[in-house]
Amino acid sequence: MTIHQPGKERIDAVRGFNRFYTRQIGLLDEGLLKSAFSLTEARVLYELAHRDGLTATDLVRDLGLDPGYLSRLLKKFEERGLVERAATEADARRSSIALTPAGRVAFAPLNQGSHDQVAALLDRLPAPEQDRLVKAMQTVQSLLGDGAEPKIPYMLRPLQVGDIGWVIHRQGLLYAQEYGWDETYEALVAEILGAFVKSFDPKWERSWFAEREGEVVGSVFVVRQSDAVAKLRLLYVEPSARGLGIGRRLVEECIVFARAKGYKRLTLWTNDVLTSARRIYEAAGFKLADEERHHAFGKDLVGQNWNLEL
Amino acid sequence: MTIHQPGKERIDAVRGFNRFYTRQIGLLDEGLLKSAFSLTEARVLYELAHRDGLTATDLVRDLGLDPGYLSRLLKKFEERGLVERAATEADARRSSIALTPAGRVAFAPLNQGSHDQVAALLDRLPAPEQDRLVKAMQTVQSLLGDGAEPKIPYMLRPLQVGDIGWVIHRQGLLYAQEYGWDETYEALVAEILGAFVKSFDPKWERSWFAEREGEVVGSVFVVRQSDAVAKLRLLYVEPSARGLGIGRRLVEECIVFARAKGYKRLTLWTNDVLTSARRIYEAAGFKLADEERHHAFGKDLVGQNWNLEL
DNA sequence: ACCACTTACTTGACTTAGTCAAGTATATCA
DNA sequence: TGATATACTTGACTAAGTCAAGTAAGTGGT
Repeated sequence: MTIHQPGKERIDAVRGFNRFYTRQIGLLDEGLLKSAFSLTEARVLYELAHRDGLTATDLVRDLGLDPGYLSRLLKKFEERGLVERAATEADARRSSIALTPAGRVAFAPLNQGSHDQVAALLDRLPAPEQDRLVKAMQTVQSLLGDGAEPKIPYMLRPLQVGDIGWVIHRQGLLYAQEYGWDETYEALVAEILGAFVKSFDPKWERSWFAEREGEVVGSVFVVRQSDAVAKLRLLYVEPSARGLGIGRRLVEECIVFARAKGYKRLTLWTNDVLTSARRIYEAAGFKLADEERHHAFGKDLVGQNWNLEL
Repeated sequence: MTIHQPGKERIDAVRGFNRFYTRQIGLLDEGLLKSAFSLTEARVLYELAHRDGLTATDLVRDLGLDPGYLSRLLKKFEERGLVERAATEADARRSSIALTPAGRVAFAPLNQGSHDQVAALLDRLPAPEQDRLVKAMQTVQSLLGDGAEPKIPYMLRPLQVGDIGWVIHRQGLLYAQEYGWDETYEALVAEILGAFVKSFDPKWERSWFAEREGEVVGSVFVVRQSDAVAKLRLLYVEPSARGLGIGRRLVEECIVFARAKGYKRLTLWTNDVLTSARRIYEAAGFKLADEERHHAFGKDLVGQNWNLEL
């Protein structure tokens, strides 16, 4: 009995999905039945066709096969002239396995069949649903895949259509969940961002969006308050993307931008409950100017103004 | 060669996921190796434990098994006293299969093992990621599952935190994709909705959100323009949820609400390119009052005012 | 009421796919 | 240099699944 038990509904949902996908894979594999290869053989051929310098051990590990079984399977392939084994220089026990031209020829229809089958599956769905499917699959894969960190942990990019709605949505939900704020906070964010875009002055203002694996995971805005003063607004980082330094990086960008534009001061307003944001501001050199109690978003809060002289 | 070819990247992504999940299921099944049952036996037991009045044919269909294989498998179970078969009254060829108490006892550790395994898998992820995983799996399942329509096609509910951001996000993206509108439309929606919530008067104003399988797929707002005139704003329905009558239903609710509150007229502003919305308004009895060319959202448009005398 | 056809299994005869244990050659580490 | 680990290989199995043919019971049309 662990202390932190994942909810039963979640477990049941995952088990249900496993049953469902077991069947799904079974259906797809029926297409292989007529071919000369078993599912496992096809998986091996696929790996060989797509990766170079594989050894038997690699295949055993990546496909979860029995070494003895694989050994025989490869021997059969070799006898049929589908694969070749070349001794590796470094280690005489291993040999690197590769498809021969004949092997590629044998694999081609298999590959095509699988491709067509999936194409037919997708074809039943309209394009936006296809995208949803692919996206959901990638989510599952990246969550269950053993933490293969993406090459680029995140990237910053300018505003695109859909971004501000997303930021409003996520901030609204997040602060409701974490601090119990009501929907008036979300409305405030909507007003601020609506006005930001409407009166946007690219010479004096800017926004940054942190994207990770195609999803927005953080953002920040700089707006002009006067000739001398710029205001940093709505810094936010997704809980799932915290710890990557995204928040600090976003604030950093704002400071660099404000300096470059010749502002004398960067100011911001926040609430004392947002402690992790506060730490970022302090680390960046902001000083607390003043604070005052106020009632907003359904809570009693302490609002704070922070300034950074540039 | 079909005319509508799903993109190659999508196909490859799905195939990649299939390979990934084949392995994933393989890993989970290793847990069964020590038990007295094979994967297929476990699947059969699971179905028997969770559904009543199953026949052999049901199992063959739902699990994709060979009838001969299943027949023998059930015979073995029966000999071991794990299942019982009862002749069905209607059809003497079939018999309905059920686990005996002994069968339940035999299934319990199997079930527990699978449960624990999944729990361990989930335990590695923080709770919000678990939710993302489950949600993504449900998306995959509902998209690939053969269109088992949800019991309730959709339901209407009032505004919740996160809704307005979501509507802004989706409308911004949608009209950008479909009509090429730029981000100023999204900003306009944000301003409208920010102001709506801020100055919300529950006595005179209301909003409705259509939810389908836990996702917002449509919305509409009624705001007070004067004592006598209410304005319908921002009607929208997700492309994936069109054809269910959600748009018509939302407009209907607005009309009923406006009448009940004693407004004399319901008015709305739209653009002529939004043809499906227009059809809904016409069907509901709205009359085109006037229209005028204007330039907005990066396009030349024809704005229209529609009225419904209540 | 009857015949052709379908459905719901069952049985027999197989193959294949996969497992397990033991063995050999090479590499690594102390 | 010897003990241990790794990268296969081989032998000996068995479980798992397939395919075809058969039987009994239902269905549909005339």
